Amino acid sequence: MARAGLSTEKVVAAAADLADEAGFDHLTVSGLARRLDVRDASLYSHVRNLADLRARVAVLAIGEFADRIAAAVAGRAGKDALAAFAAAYRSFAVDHPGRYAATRTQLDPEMLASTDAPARTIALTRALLRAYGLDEIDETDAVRLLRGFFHGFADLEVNGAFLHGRDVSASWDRAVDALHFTLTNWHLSKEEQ
Amino acid sequence: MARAGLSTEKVVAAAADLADEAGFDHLTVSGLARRLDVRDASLYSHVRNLADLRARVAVLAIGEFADRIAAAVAGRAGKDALAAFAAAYRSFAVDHPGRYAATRTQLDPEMLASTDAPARTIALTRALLRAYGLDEIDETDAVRLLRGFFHGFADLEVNGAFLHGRDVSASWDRAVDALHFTLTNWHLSKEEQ
DNA sequence: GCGTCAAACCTAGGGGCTCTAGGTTTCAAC
DNA sequence: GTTGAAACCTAGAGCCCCTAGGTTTGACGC
Repeated sequence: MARAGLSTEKVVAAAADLADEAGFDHLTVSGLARRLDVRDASLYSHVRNLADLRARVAVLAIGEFADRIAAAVAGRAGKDALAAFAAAYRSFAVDHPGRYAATRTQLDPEMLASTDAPARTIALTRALLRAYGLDEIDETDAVRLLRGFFHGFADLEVNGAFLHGRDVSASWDRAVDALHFTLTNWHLSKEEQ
Repeated sequence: MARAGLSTEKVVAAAADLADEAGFDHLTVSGLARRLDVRDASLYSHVRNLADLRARVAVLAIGEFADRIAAAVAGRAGKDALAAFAAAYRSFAVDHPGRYAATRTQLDPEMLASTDAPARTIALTRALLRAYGLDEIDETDAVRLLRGFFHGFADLEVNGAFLHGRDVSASWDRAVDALHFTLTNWHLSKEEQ
């Protein structure tokens, strides 16, 4: 019989594609085995178990995500960079919903140590914000504002939560404008109580 | 043998509590049966199947969510209302992660028809924004900005994605200030290209 | 060409989950 | 007390995860 010639990388790559099609939480060992035309048990020589498979998909996805963001912001600054970052973020989530969902899983320390992508993503985000001249605490708050909006909007969009007729891309662009405005005038919005 | 005296409502309520403890996607019929000290099969006289159980939990959760928001904004206006809305949103997600996850499922039309909570939530959000004097399109964009941020931040917080030492509540408050500022100056952030 | 050995793949089977079919028990109302 | 519906049960099929242990393939050295 012809064998598939699998390796851990090929299995994980196929799993990522399957996750994009079926959803990350519908990623199953048996479904993946079917797609690779192999018995379930065969996959366990490439991957420890389902949790391991999911974690590996997450590492792959986080790396691809960081690469996309890095490519998008390269050579840009200020609002240009913010818009490029935002567009790359959203398109990754929309084009690769399974991988995007995978990026949100909490990795165990062992897996986390195998990649620098999370740190790279954070560094890219902070680099983006440097143009707005915030101190460390304000910058952290701003990072959380951006991450919150980007993630929330993308997640809602992917899950079909926007029902109003208004063009979703237009709302996204408008929000990015609003966020740029907020960042530019960050100190003006501060409220003492 | 003593019987549990279950009904669909009791089953669904127990399922919601279980979801809050174990996570909405770890909600299982057999786990729920264990908790209710009943055989799996017994639950199928109260609920059609797992998908039906999940949908009913979603309807319950969306209703409770809308009630919380409504109670929070009652009698408030302007920034006060925004802050109350935001606090109610976040605390619901943090206190009831399983129910909150349930609110994000897409209901089939039949289930959707059994509740007015989604419409109520949208109405509350739009009422909140009325203070900022936006037209329909701008208001829709603003709703999406708010929903995106609220959902994304809460989701990231619940899933432990904020690792920086900065107090999470402080970041939330700061972001709410920033959003209020953005809404107040909505037209100023508009960029023509 | 032939043995060797690791990697790739397999069958068999246990345990958990969902769900159906069909039977039994409880309880309230007559 | 009988009756009928609601609540609950056992039994079992099908799918999924995973392990144990065995077989096949293919590259490499002799």
